Amino acid sequence: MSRPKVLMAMSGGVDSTTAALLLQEAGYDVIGVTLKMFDSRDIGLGNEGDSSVSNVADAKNVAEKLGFPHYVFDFCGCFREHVIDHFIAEYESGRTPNPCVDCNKHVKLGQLFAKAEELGCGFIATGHYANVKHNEETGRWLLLRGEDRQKDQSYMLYTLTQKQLAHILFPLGHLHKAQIRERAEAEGLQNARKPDSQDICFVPDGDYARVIRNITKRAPQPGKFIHLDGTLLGTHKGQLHYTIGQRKGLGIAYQYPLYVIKKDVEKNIVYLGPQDALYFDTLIAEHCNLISVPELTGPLRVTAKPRYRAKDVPAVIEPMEDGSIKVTFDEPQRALTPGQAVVFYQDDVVVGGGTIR
RNA sequence: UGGGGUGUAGCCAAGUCGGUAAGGCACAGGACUUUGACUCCUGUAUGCGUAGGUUCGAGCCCUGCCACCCCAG
Repeated sequence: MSRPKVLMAMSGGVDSTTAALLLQEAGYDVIGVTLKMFDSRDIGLGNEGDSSVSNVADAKNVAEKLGFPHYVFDFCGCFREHVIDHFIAEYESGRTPNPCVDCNKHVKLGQLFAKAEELGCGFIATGHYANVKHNEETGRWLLLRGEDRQKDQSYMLYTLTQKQLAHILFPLGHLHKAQIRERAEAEGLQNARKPDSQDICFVPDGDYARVIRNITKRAPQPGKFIHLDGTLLGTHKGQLHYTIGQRKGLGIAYQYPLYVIKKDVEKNIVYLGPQDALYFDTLIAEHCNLISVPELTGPLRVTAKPRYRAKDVPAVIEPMEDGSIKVTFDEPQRALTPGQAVVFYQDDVVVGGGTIR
């Protein structure tokens, strides 16, 4: 009987590298693949922040050392369309996108599954901290939180479908970050101490507004900062520079800290106010995907996570006529932001999720 | 040129019976982080409108001047 073939997404980082090692130990026939998402020059960054070359080299070296094939797939077109262009459109319409969710859905997972099929691989695998389980009773595949709660990335994966879950592996799901580094170290992997990735991959210095400007060639239009009480406070640099709940970088000195409460894109006004004004107890989630249940037929008690790095909190979700989901939190939540993902859980199981309207 | 008031870091603002410059905002750096944010830590006035005086010692007391605000004209 031949060993199962798996297409392992390798970023060149310590996580995916170690994951590949673990798969091989578990008896899989591993094919490593590094995805090329963008070319720095195409998004106006010149050569700065272009770490893709060294990342590919790192991945290739590991593959060679462990003795399995490694390929590079060019997904630039797909990434540009589904991640970067969407990212820009969202910001320009006053929302705050989460590009990592989109990337996972359309590129890392979507495109990779297609490639796996072409190459005759029964599975794909990634270095995400999450787990997959099959529920024999309901017959449904479940997505669960990663064992390492500090690194759990199930939030980023709520778009996974039943079909995809049946064919995806997360070798790191039951491990902790520290164990992975130890293992990589013991194995003599060259990237054992490579720092964790952070920030948006195509925005190396965190200045996303600059990247948007470079790509669109459009200069942000300054507008007014207005206090909720109507007071004119100053001038902003363009609404896309701000997100709901933001405090830093406003440049306005006031008696107390000011936060971005809401934005009016039409009038190009950014409204500021006190922290208290940021709390609301309901939201509407659109473009939803359900995982643990086939559909939502009535109110369901869950815990909901309205933001990455936020703790999921008690809430009730219920279906709306247009297919979206209404989320009502037991306690008001801070800065519920349109464009961000909200993910529902029951214990460690991901019920589903959507985008905050 | 009558009366009253104010003048402390970029902004707001504490400074008691004189004893050796709180705090908040903003900003900078760092931590955290596969999104944007939030949060946390650290830093930022040899000087208190200005010139003198009294004191061992003055932002706080005294005098002159300057600036701004209000009321009355």
